[in-house]
Parts: sequence; C-alpha cells; structure tokens
Amino acid sequence: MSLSTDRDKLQAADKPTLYKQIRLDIERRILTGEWPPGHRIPFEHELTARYGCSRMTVSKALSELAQADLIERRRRAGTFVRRPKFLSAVLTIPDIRAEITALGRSYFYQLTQCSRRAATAADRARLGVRKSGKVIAIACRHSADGVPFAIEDRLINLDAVPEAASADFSIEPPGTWLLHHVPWTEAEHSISAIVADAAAASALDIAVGAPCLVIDRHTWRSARPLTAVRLVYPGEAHKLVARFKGG
Amino acid sequence: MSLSTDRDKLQAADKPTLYKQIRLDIERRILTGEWPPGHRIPFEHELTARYGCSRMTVSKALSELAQADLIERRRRAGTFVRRPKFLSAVLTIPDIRAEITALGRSYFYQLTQCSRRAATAADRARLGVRKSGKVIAIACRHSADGVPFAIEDRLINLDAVPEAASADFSIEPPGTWLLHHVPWTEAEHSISAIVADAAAASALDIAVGAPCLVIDRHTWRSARPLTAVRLVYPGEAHKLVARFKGG
DNA sequence: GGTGTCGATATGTCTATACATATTCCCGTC
DNA sequence: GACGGGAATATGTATAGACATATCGACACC
Repeated sequence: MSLSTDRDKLQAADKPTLYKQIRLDIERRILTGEWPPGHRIPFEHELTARYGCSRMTVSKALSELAQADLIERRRRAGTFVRRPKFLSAVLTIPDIRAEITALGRSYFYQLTQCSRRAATAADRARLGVRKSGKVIAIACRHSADGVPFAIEDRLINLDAVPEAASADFSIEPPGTWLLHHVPWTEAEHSISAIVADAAAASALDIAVGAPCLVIDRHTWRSARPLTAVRLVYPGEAHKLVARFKGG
Repeated sequence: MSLSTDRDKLQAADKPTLYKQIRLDIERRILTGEWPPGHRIPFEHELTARYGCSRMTVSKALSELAQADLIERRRRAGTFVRRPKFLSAVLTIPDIRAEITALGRSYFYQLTQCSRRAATAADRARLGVRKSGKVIAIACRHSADGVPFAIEDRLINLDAVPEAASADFSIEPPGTWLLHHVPWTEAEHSISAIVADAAAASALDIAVGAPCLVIDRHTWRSARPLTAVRLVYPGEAHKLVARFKGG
C-alpha cells in the first residue's frame, strides 16, 4: 500500500521547515473557519500520519500555536481550537526622550520639583506599599522642539530602588534613568481623558478646558512596587498607537 | 570525579519541569542585570553541562526566551541578551457587550443608523481601500445600567466581509457580531482625547466640553481592511487598562 | 444511586543521535 | 593587502523511543 501523506504537498509548496509549515497549515484552517472554535484538532498521532513526520515535530508546531493562544491542549482529551480571543494589542510606550529624538525632534527636559521624603499616607496608597519608607517625588516636563509634549508626576519607591537616591534627575529624566537601570517584571497602564485645569494648561501651554490624555503607570518587580507615574499629554496633539499582528 | 551540576539545586527548589526551570533561571539572570544586554549567554553545550541535561532541553528553554524577545540566537556566533525592550503592555479591548455584562451590569444597545452603500471617497480613505466597493455604515450606542457607555461609528468593508450583509445589526452590536464571525490577523488602535461636541454630549448624556476618550481601531485580515471603528467614551468615567507581566 | 479505584489514552517532557544551515575564521592564492 | 574558498562551530530541525502526568470512563463496591 502506498503511504501518500500531505507532507509532499507541503514540501512542494514552499521551502521553510516542516514544523513551521504544519503550524501555518493548521493556522490557516483555523483562520478560514474550516476548523471553528471548539473543534477538536486531529490527535498528534493522526497528524504524524497526515504529515508523515515524527510526533515531536507536530508537537512543536502545536506547542507554538498553544503559546499563541490559538489552540488549547488538554491531556487525555485532545487539542481544541480556542474561542475567539479578546481583541488585544501590544501597546508600546517608549521612553519619552527616545520617542522624541527618534522623530528627529529636539528634546528638552525641565525638572520642576524633586524631593526626597518619608512616604506619606497618600504616597503609600498611590504606590501600594504598606510599610512606611522613603520615596522620591518628582515633577517634570518634556518638550519637543520647544513645545510642551507631556508633564510627568512621579513617585519612586526608594526601598525597592535604593540606587535612585544617587541619580541626578536634574539632568536625566527619571523615566529614562529607570528604564536603563531598573529591570521590571510587571506594569499596568490606566488610560483616561481629562480636561486641563489651570495648572496643567499653564504647564502644557494649552487652554484651560482643552482635552488631555492621561496615562497612569505602575511598575513592579516581582510584585514589589517600584514607581508610580502620571503622564499628561495634550489630547488632540498626541496619539497612542497600539498594534497587533497575529501569527 | 563527581559530576555535580546545577541541576540538583534547581530540582530541589521547586517542582516544575526542567526546561521551564532553566528558562526561569536564565530569565532571572537577565532581569536582575547579572547578564546585561549584549552579554553572550553560555553556549548550549555549556548549559547542558551546567544543568546536566540534553541539548534539546536547553534548546527548548532558549527557544521560548527567543520567542519572548529576551534573547537573540545567532548561528555560529552564540546567544545574546537583547537590548532592553520598549515598555510595552498588552492592551485588552474586549467586546463592549461582554465587557459590560461581565461586570454584572445590564447591557442596552441602540442602533442609530445603518446603511449599505457604494463606498464614497471618504469611506475608501478611512478604510484604506483603493477600489470602489460596497460598505455598511453603522452608528450605535452602548449603555450600561441605562447610562450611556460609549458611542460607536463604524464602517464595514463588504467586499472583505460579504457575510455581514445578512447580519441583523439592530439586534446584535456589530463589534460582537464581527468578533464572533470574522477572524482577523492585524489590528491597530489609535487612542486620543477630545472634548464632547454637541452631538457627542447629547448621545453620551454629558456636558458639552466634557473630556472623552477616543479609540480609532482598524482591523485587517491578511492586509485586507475589514472594518474601521471609532469609539467615544466619557473620559473620566472610563479607563482602559493595559497590563504587562513578564515571563 | 453515589463513590472510589483503576486502566486506557492523549499530551508533556526528556534523551541520544543525526544531519542541515548559517556564519565566522583562517589560510592560501593572486 | 585583498580576495576566495573551505574548515570549524553554534544553532536549527528532525527522529525514535521512553517514561511522566493528567484525566475520562467504566466497572466494582458500598
């Protein structure tokens, strides 16, 4: 009996490696709806027969699909196409200095306020720490080509980032310094809209009542709060872009 | 000679599988700065000796780290720690109906306008299509517990999504229908802040001049435009949350 | 009927080996 | 010294086989 498998067809199609072709083949069937959500994908031993390869090879393809959340693998039960995933996107928020200079615009940084103090009750609540400790409170402004770009209001948890005590934030923006010196493991962004009050309007050189985009970011390392920052951007001038690419 | 490896140490520490422990161990060294960006990670054959396992096992750990963009692997040269990645987060924007009902609030949907037409020049520009074709234009409003939650203004490219012609958008919100029926591969979100004009204020039951958060989303399948939507939320009432967790 | 145990089964991990492929390095030639 | 070609080497892919682990289902027992 001739053992004709789909492997020949796939190999003929293109050049890349076998496991990648298997991955793409299954991906295609899912994206076109041929295998709808909930559908049970053939067992690994069936796929080895279909593609004429070893179990490790199809397993590698399935592992990557599972990592991408396209399928779900359950022992003893089999492998299933997942319900459509949430609409999600990778929101990239680069360091502001890098963002501005990358656009070829001149960057200007102004430290408005910088103080080191024992954490107040409000500081602890904002950072999410229980014990009392020391913090650095910073307010500053970023400008691009002389035009205010964003204002920043930040707290740094000195107990978690003691080396921040010796950083000079009058020269280097705290976000830039932190990004280059402090590794982090978790971050949370909360995005909202406000209208400028008198202080924000003055700092951003816009009208009182103009719309502003606000990003509140908290950063942790291994569940330990590192810093909390609020960035206020002129609303219509700035856009956050988030992209998602499947595959 | 006794062949003592780090494997015993790792195995003692916890329970999970060996390759995962190797992955976590390397990840830790990178995150703590012990292995800074640009540092060459020991060769696979050195890691097999260090952890006392086969090359396939360390390779699996390295593959996952490479997929997560923490390291870069180059043939003949070795494996290197990557430059610090951008501050990025996964922004999850679920279906609005699901988002509201998940909070235990009652969902109410109102179709304001729905028309099928040949694409105008403005439609084509907004969708990013060149050829003329048919589109569906929809305006609607989402409410939670009777309070306006967001207004939506959407175009659907009927050439790419012909089955949308037979959907009844007076019952099911278009976002929900699309999410359940149309697979997508790329999406782009642009987030900004505006103040409510008279129309938005009336639709959202807020004051003219109140801040609003705006999300413009474009969705493609294999580079083919599917839909373009603008969502306007009352700005201070709603927050978008984006999280990142390393590992 | 409810419960618990046990076997069957599909995925998960790991090994040892082999060959492919990309890239660097070095050496010999012009 | 510049250039070209081949050896050395580190990663990339694939195989067959083995054992681990989770879980569904069936059967036995209370």
